[in-house]
Parts: sequence; structure tokens; C-alpha cells
Amino acid sequence: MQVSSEGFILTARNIERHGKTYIECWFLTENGVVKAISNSQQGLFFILQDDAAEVTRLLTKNSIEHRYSSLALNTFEHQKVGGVYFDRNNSLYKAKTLLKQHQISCFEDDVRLTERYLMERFVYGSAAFSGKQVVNQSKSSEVIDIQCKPSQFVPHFTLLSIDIECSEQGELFSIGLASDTYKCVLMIGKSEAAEDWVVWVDNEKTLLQQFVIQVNRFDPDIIIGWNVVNFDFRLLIKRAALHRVELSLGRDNQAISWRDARNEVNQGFVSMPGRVVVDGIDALKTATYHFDSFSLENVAQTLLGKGKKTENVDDRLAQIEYDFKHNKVKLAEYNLQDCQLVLDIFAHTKVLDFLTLRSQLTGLELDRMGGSVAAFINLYLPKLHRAGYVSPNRPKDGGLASPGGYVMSSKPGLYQHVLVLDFKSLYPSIIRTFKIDPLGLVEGLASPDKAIEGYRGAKFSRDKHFLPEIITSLWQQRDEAKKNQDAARSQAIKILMNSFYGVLGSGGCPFYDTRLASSITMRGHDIMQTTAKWIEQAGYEVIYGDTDSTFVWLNGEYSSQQAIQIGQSLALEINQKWQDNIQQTHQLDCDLEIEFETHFSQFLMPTIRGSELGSKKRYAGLKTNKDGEELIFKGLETVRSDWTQLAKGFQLKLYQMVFAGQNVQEYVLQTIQDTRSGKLDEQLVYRKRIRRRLDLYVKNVPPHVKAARLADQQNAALGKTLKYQHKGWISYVITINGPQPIEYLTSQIDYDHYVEKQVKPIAEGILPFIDLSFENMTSQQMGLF
DNA sequence: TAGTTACGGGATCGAAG
DNA sequence: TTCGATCCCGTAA
Repeated sequence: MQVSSEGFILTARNIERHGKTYIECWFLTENGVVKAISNSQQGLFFILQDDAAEVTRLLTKNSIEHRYSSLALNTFEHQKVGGVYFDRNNSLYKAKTLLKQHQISCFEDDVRLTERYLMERFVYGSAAFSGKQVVNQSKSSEVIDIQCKPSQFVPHFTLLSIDIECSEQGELFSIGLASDTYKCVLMIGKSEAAEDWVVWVDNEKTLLQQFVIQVNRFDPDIIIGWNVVNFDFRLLIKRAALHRVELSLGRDNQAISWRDARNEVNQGFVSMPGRVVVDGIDALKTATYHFDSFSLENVAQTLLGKGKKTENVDDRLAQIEYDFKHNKVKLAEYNLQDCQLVLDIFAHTKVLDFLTLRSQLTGLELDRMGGSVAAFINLYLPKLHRAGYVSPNRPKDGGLASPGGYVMSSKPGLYQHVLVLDFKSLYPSIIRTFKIDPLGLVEGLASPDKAIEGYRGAKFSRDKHFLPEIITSLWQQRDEAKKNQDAARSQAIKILMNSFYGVLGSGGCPFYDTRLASSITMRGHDIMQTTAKWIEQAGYEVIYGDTDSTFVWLNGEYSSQQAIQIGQSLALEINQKWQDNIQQTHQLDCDLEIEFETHFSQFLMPTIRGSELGSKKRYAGLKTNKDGEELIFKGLETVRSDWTQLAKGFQLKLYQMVFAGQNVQEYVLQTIQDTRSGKLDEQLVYRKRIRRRLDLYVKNVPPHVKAARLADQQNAALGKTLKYQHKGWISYVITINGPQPIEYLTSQIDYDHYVEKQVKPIAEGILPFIDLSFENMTSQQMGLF
């Protein structure tokens, strides 16, 4: 029976049947899930036509089944290519390895069949498909011989949140499952009085079997959790292997599969046909959320204002083990609560909407982290093929470097009335305006006469390019999304637009060329410098600028309203000048747009510590807006996670007082006194990331590493698990005997250190601007004793 | 299962004095 | 003992 429908692609993979390869897609449609299978597909890569004879000879000699065909396609070096086609993925892999051994160039040999199948049909996320409905050997229905077309289908997912509890050694205690309509905790133990959602099981093996049954019964599209892949699923798979339990969690009872990441140790990927596992931490990071700590407790507390306030990992583990022995009902509640919190976080942030939109914009899977290069390729490659080219290969050595953004040297001082003017999405607007594009570069260099001048010898075609149009379209969609107050969509588009520059500037991208990246950033330099010049010509002083922003000092008495007025008319004037300038010098329409962003009634541009020079990437200001005043810190200690609460609190209050014109002497002296008296002891903790393996710190040993080593020495002595060997976070305090971890604090706090290293630098950052000196202030104080 | 460069500041290390 | 180079982290854009 012929059927057709629209759906969102939950999972897609290639499968082999009778020596041929097919694409298997699980669609989520309006009427539930559909398993769909394409007609047979051939994997391919390209080779130079000049190499064809040699390739055929080599492949035949090695009995690798293939088909070669010359094509009307060229490389970026204008060499003709042909395609080498394979029925089996394995043959393709063997062929490309063999050809590499013989130094024969292959093109697009790392584009996977599934991705190619979808992108060449312009299918991203959702698809309209049609095919024959049949009943397969295992008696379930599937649609075969499908045809796919693009679609904007919006899916409604069935979500299931899971969480496991276990001992320190990784023996499972219980598994929680929750959705909006369903809750269940599978708990190992003898049946006791409890809510009906607690299901008692005899042992770990039946726990795992019950888990499989419950998941399949509930039949979720998406399974979510907190660190759910690298903790929960990793352990579940390990325990299932131990008990020889088949974890058939996929649809159609298909098995779950695990793949270890290539480089990282404690990282892996989990997959199963028909369901997606989305980790809450990864999802929020992808959507550019940031938290000091991504612990469930902290994120729930920050976003929802609920959950436990602080959490000591050791205590929690001990508590879980205790509850498993003595209070299983309580453990079950705890287990379920964590499932619920993750559900709440997903609902609150709408992060799944974001991921769905990203998928529909780029073709990236829901659970895919990063993938900027992949997204670019998905969007660009099909267009490039239709223009008669194949993708180049990425530069072997990463390619020539390109400069980054332009950072002006700043003029330090304490100012009134500083305006910030920002170019809106500067790099995307440069790409649009100056037609920066990989194909455009090739075509521009081929016919340079009318081309647009770039940097480092680049020339760009005026009419043959794709990226400018892709960005223009995204820009319009984003404006539309903003108008509809669709924050998730707007955010997804913004991230994608901004990723294009990063991709073109990355040696990991096959289209990398320093002339592309430099034509973006160096154009940015020129725009910044010219804009600053124009503002000075208009009679105002530019005191700083970074990449796309310009800080303008009005130097006079103004009301807030007047200042805003000046900012707006300045922006208008600059925009007009750029329109004229670019039309005249390049005969191009200008998509650059500067915007009046902020009015600081008070503003501090500090110096570099111990120098008269102005600092970069560090400033503070009092922003005036309709809701009142707001203190903004950039780069300074207050916004740095590796400074103590003492320093941050002190800086915040001190700057407030200075901006308000208050006398600060007493506050500074009081802070020092309170620090020394032990009143502020709980504010003296440093928290810092250990970014490498602990034993790799050999060249020098910084304080946080010293503290971490001390902690794990203690842990070893007490027979506890080591906590700091493989990256992580350490909290420590500086004592008279050096840094010590907070969990094993034995020495007295070194108050001199805190006054000298946390209070003093903060004070010295601002006091000179109101003609005070920390040194004088404190020596007067000493005189009093 | 590849987004970028620019920058500040603290601590440590090691060579010079 | 001093000081510059380097390591290390976190941040701006």
C-alpha cells in the first residue's frame, strides 16, 4: 500500500541487506512513529579524472567492488573529477584507506551516506516522505522505497526522564522514570508500604529487565536526564553486560549501542533506533546557557529556585547508601525528584524547542553537540555540487593563521557619560556585504576584473556565492522570530549565523582558507578604525573598542535623555556614512548596521595592574535604563569564577560607592579588619577548574593543583575514591601552610594573603581614580594601633 | 561525531645578579 | 633576591 506522511527524523542510519545499503529512518509523525527505509543507496567519494585508471586498477586488484563514473564536476583547482560508487560501506572504507596509502587524493570521503542522502534532498530535521507500507519479517510494519522531500513539520515529542541511584562501586539501587503523565521508581528490595509508583524488584538483574519493560511500555521518543549518557547509560550498559541482560531499549526491540569517544576517556555516545537520548547538561550548553556549576542542584536552584541549596558529593553518596539500607521509600522519593527536576528544567528553558529548531536549520541530530563544521557542510555542500564543484579537503597542517578581532588600546579613567555603539552581528554582516564565500573566492580569482577586493590577495565574485544568501535568509527568519517573540528560534538562528565565521576560520573545516577568514576579520579592523575616526570627527572622544563595539566619551554635562539622543543620532550618521562609503568604493549595498546600545552615566576604564596603560577587555559602568540603574562588570574580578567571594563582594560595593560619589575609606578599612578578624571566613574559598589530568602538571604546580593533590593523598589514605585525577573542580583555601582543599582543611587561614591578594588589588584598581591610595589608607590605619 | 583570536593576571620557575 | 618568561585559567567579543 502506498503511503505518504510528514515527520521529524528521530534517528537515521544505514543498514545492509543482501549486500546493499539502505537508509533507515525513524520518523515521528502526527500519528506516531514510522520506520522507513530508502531504496538501495550507493556510498561515494570523488577522485580526479586523471587518477581514474590507476584507481580502477588498484581497486580491482584488491577485489574491492565498485563502479567509477566521470562527472561534470570540478575541484576548486579546476580539475575534473569522477565518482567512485560502492554498494557496501565496508568497501568504501577499504577503498579510501587503500587510495590514501597510494597518495591518491579522494574528495568528500568523510561525508557519511546518511548525511549525504538527507542533505542532497535538502532535508533538515523534518521530511515529507512516501513509500510502500509493508509488514517485515519480524511482523512489524515499515515503509519501504521511500522518497524524501523537505518539510517544516513540527513534532510533539513524548519525553521520559530517567535517573539511576547506585553505590560508590556502581551497583544499582534503583531507577527512576518520570514524565508529565507517568512516574515510576524501580527499587531493589523486599516489598514495603509505599506509594503505588514504587515497584519492588528482587535484584539488579530484574531491575534491569523491568527497566527495559517499563521504557518499552511507555515508548518515549526522547529519553532525558542529567549526565544521562556518560553516567546513567554507561553504567546501565556495564551492569547489563555483567548480568547478561539484553538492553533492547530501541524501537522494534532493537538493542542499544555504545561507542567510546576517540580522544576523551570518560566520554561516549549512546544510540538506539527510534529513540534519542538527550543529556540536559549538553543541551543547555548547546543553547549557550552558562552556570558556574552544571550540577543538577545548582542549575535547578538557579533556573527554578528549587532543589537543594548546596550539596556535598561525599555526604550525598553516604546518604544514598544509608537510605538504601534503612529508608528505601525516602530514596525512591529522592530518585523521582531528580527525574522531575530535569523535566522541569527542560520545560522551563524550552531547550528541546531550541534543539528541534537547530535540527531543522542544520540537519544536525537532536543529541549532537558542537557540529558547527558539520552544519556548515550540510547547508553548503548540496549547493556547491549543483554549481559544479566538489568540496576541497581540509588543510593538512591546519592552514595559515588569520588575525582575530581588533582591540583598541583604551584610555583609562573614571568617566561620566560614555556611550557604547555596537555593530549588529558584525561578521555575518561583513560576509553579506562583501560576499565572502568559498565558491565566491574561487570564481572571483578566476575572473578578477569585476571582483570584490578582499584581503591577503582574495577576490570575491559579485554574483556566484551562497553564504551571503544563506545569511540573508537566516537574518530575515530571525527578525520574523523576534517579531513573534519566539526566543528559541531567534537564539538558534543567531548561533548558527555567528558560527559561520568560526567555521571558515577553522583548520578543521574543508573550506578553510586564510583569505576567507582574513577577509572577514581584517575588514572588521578597517571598519572599526574608520568608525572611530568618524566619531572623533563628529567631536566626540573614542576611549575604547573591541571587535564590533566603540566606547564614546561625551565629555560634558548631559541629561540621560540627551545622552541617548546623541547616541541614536550618532548611530544614524555612521550608518549613512557606511552606506555611502561602500557604494562608492565597492559599488555594493551595505548590510553593516551600527546600533546605539548602552549609555553609562558612570564608567571606569582601569589601567593594567602596575602600569599607566589602559586595560583591554576589562571595565565597569553604571548603565541607565528605564528600570533604573544597573552596574555592569566586564572582565573584572567580580565576573571571574576564580576569585573569592570576598573580592567579588568588595569590588561590587566599592564600585557602587565610588560611582555614587561616596567616601570609601571607612568601608575599605572595615573590610580589611573583618577579613583579619575571621568574620568573612566563609568568603575565602577559591574555586577553580582542573583542566588537565592531575599528573600532567609537571612544568609548574599551581595552587589549585597543590590543593587537589593534597585532597587525593588524603582520600587515598582514608581508602576513599580519588576525586581529582581526571579533571574537575577544586575548592581550596590559602593557609599559612599554603593551599589546602576545603574538605581537608587543617591549617590556619592566611589572612595576610587575602588582604594582599584579594582586597588590595581590587582597591588599587579604582582608588587612584579618586585620588586615594590603598597604601596610604592602610598605613594610617596601622598608625592607629 | 574539528567554530575563532585577543587579552589580563596570578603563581611558579629559573636565570641573572 | 629580583625579574622576566612561561604556565594556567578564565574571560570578551
